[in-house]
Amino acid sequence: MTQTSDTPARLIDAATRQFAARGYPGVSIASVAQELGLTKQALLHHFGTKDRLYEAVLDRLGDRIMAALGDTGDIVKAFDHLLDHAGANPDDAALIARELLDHAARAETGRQWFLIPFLNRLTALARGARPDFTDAEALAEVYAHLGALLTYVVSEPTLRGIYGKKALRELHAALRKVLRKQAKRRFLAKKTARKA
Amino acid sequence: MTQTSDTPARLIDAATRQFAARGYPGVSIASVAQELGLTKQALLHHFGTKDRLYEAVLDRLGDRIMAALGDTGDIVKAFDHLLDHAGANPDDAALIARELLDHAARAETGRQWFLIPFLNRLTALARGARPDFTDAEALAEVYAHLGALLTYVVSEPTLRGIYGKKALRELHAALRKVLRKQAKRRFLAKKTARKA
DNA sequence: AACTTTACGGACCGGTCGGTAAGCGATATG
DNA sequence: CATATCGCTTACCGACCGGTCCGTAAAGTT
Repeated sequence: MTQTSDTPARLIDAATRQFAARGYPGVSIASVAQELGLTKQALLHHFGTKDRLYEAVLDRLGDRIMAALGDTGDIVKAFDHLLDHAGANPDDAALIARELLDHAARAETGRQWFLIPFLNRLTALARGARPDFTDAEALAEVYAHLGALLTYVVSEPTLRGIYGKKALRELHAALRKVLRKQAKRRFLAKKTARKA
Repeated sequence: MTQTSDTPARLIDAATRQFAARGYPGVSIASVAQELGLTKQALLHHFGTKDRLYEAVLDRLGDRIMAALGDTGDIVKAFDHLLDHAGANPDDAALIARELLDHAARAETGRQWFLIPFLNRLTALARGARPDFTDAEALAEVYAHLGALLTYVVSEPTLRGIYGKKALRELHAALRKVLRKQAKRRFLAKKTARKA
């Protein structure tokens, strides 16, 4: 019995960090296993292949970001939660950004992409708040907002290296304000009550 | 003499495509050389190391995106040009997105990062259009807009795979409209003349 | 004609990649 | 007490990685 130590879950945690930091080709299964003091064969014992390890990482990521949206019907609040989550879990943001870059090139596994329910949920919320939107318009607004949020969170380490810690704090505060203001302007319907 | 065929430039072109598609660790110098029917030794003859090949790719990328901004003083036009450039050169957008993800982790080479002049130019344009902005506010607005633009262009292939060609055309049109409207709202000063 | 330089290709290096095979100690079960 | 399963290790494997060494054909230089 493994008792308390849940090796697979800990391997997924380590893999999440490393895939987020260096991308799929930049990570070796040996380096993931080494983070727990194991050999790569121990990892292969649990996941079979590197691909299946990556799938497990994305599965858990999908659960986390759906949970991060919360069960609110308010898209502005949902984006608020998402920004908090991304700030607290920059690895999740990086993994999503890498998936947007790489997913199209990866082979078809037959399974549904983990971001689809996430995007569907957001566009549904957007259409709920703004019934005047077409599907394409709702997705466009969602995507523009998501892109701004994602890109910023993802490049924070890079920007910190360039502008320094103090300037980054100011930028961080300014960006948060921009995103909140923008979310309200985007999704709070003009023709419907603003207090809803 | 090599006469007309400029092998180094053609290698940089091939490397640009491959690095954009698969990232630095996902590309082998052999596969880049093979695209021109050469061996990796030919590539190493011209660039010495894989790192220096990548630097050459970023150098040319930096030149292209600065040129894409044009010499206009109008930031809305500059972003317009940028969107056109990114649409026509999706590899450039992908490389920038990958750099935002990976640059912080790469070793310090002592040289200035290729995106710094680009960001400085945009923030200067933003402050020119909106003197009421602080530096941090200008950079935040620039970054939010750039992030939305970049993320969309980068994920177009992925989204096409998900939503299909027809829905993507609608999304593309809607996104363009969103970005243009947003650029005007962001950067056209309220207190200054709107016709400028 | 002698020499140098440029632009490659072939062979090879040590190291790392993902993955397989076999075995070992601890625990659980019959 | 025999045996099976779990979690893991050591020992490998072939393929590929970036990079070096060396040769060589062609062009330019003197």
